[in-house]
Amino acid sequence: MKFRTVKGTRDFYPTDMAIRNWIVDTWKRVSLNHGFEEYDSPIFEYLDLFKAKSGEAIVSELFHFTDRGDRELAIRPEMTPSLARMINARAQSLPLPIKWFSVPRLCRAERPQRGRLREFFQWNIDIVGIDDAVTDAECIFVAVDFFRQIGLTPADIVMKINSRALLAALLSARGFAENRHADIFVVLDKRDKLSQDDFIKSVEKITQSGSRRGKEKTTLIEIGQAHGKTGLESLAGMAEGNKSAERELTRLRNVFDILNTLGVADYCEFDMGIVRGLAYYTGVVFEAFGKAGLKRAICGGGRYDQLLEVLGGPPMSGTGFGTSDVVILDLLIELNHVPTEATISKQNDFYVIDADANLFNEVLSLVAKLRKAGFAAEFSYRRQAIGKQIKQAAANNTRWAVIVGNEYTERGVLSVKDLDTGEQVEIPIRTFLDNPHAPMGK
RNA sequence: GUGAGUGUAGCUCAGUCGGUUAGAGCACAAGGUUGUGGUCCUUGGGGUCGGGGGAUCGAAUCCCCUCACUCACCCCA
Repeated sequence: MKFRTVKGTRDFYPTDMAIRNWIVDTWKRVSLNHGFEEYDSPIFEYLDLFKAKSGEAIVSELFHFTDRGDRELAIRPEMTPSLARMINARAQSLPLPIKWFSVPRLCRAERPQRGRLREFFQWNIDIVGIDDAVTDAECIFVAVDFFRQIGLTPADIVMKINSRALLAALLSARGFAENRHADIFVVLDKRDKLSQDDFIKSVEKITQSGSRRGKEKTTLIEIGQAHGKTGLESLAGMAEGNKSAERELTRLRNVFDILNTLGVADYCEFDMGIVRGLAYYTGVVFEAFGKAGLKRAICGGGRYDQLLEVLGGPPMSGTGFGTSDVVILDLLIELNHVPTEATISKQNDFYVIDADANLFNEVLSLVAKLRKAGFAAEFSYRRQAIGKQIKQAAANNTRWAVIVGNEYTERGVLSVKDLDTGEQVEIPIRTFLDNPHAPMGK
């Protein structure tokens, strides 16, 4: 084959498209159920928009080009800058809070690997304008609800939750200067990727030399390894007496309380190892992980306080998350949870069959009437034996076969056959057309 | 950008020590005689063995180069 899809891109044949639509439709349905409104933006933007958020280094990781008007443009690699641009443009008039979602097609010039391609669809949820634990919890709730909707249980997936604000407060309380926090974040974020020994080595690298070293190391390991209920309690002792740490701990506990009330606590777990590499996160952060096999983060998000401001808007706190169709699909394949074709691909209501080629005009006429009435009706392009036509009907995922035989012209009746049960009834044409679903009692 | 692995039919793969015309299952198509599908039976189409070069009487098989894909690292906006 001379032509193929470009590296990291996919064709969507009807069977693939059915699965993609199933994922995207579920994203949309869940979003709407939770009170979010859909938005979208252009697929390309000024390159400067992405530079403003992520710096010059981002350029090599996105597809960019110069148009005929010498504009430096880039295909969007993420949705957040466009969202910020849209909100900033109407910051004075949009009612708060903003609860928006989108399912953009994105491109990143990365090297493809498991769970990551160069072109993909991403589900984005954001709540902007309110800085409160209830919105942190609501975002997590939405993500977990999606996992529930596609059939994943707490045995399949875990949502790990942390607070960068708590982490920062604890570090400050223990004497780590703020200019060291970023380095510490990086080490903690990699905790689960490293062996215990390598983690300790990494911690040692970022401790100060001299008398404080041992104490710093102990503290960082204690903080960094804290997870689960006991982990959260162990931090309580550490936060005691420090107002800012106590406040952030209360906030995080509040998030867990709300998640419990919302009924999704069994999916959620505190983990100090979730920090997220993105520099702009400031508060509660979270990532979902598959429990078996695919250890990659399935979805991730958190609270950002300065993002809109950085992109020229007013200071506004927001929280949100994103996940991609690629990683979701990989997870589902691994768990053998991909829905069967029959349940998600297109289904015909009727397949109209002639028992004799002379009756073909009646078939066409019937199909036209059924389609006009809003039913999905199909017929064979080839005049052949009834058995062959029924076979085609079944292959086309049809619910009812409508058989037009000599009795159609002689007695004014036709037969409707339920292709799932094999049950078949004969009814007058007029009765059928009055209510095509009636003969089978559905 | 760095490292490793894999390339045989649309898909999953077999192919012995280098030996004649490269195979299976699934999928696809046709048929199984004139009014009933899923099973079954028969038949068929489909291959530059990723590509190029080399050693050999002879290469899917051995050597070199190259390309593509996969996985991991980096990065994850």
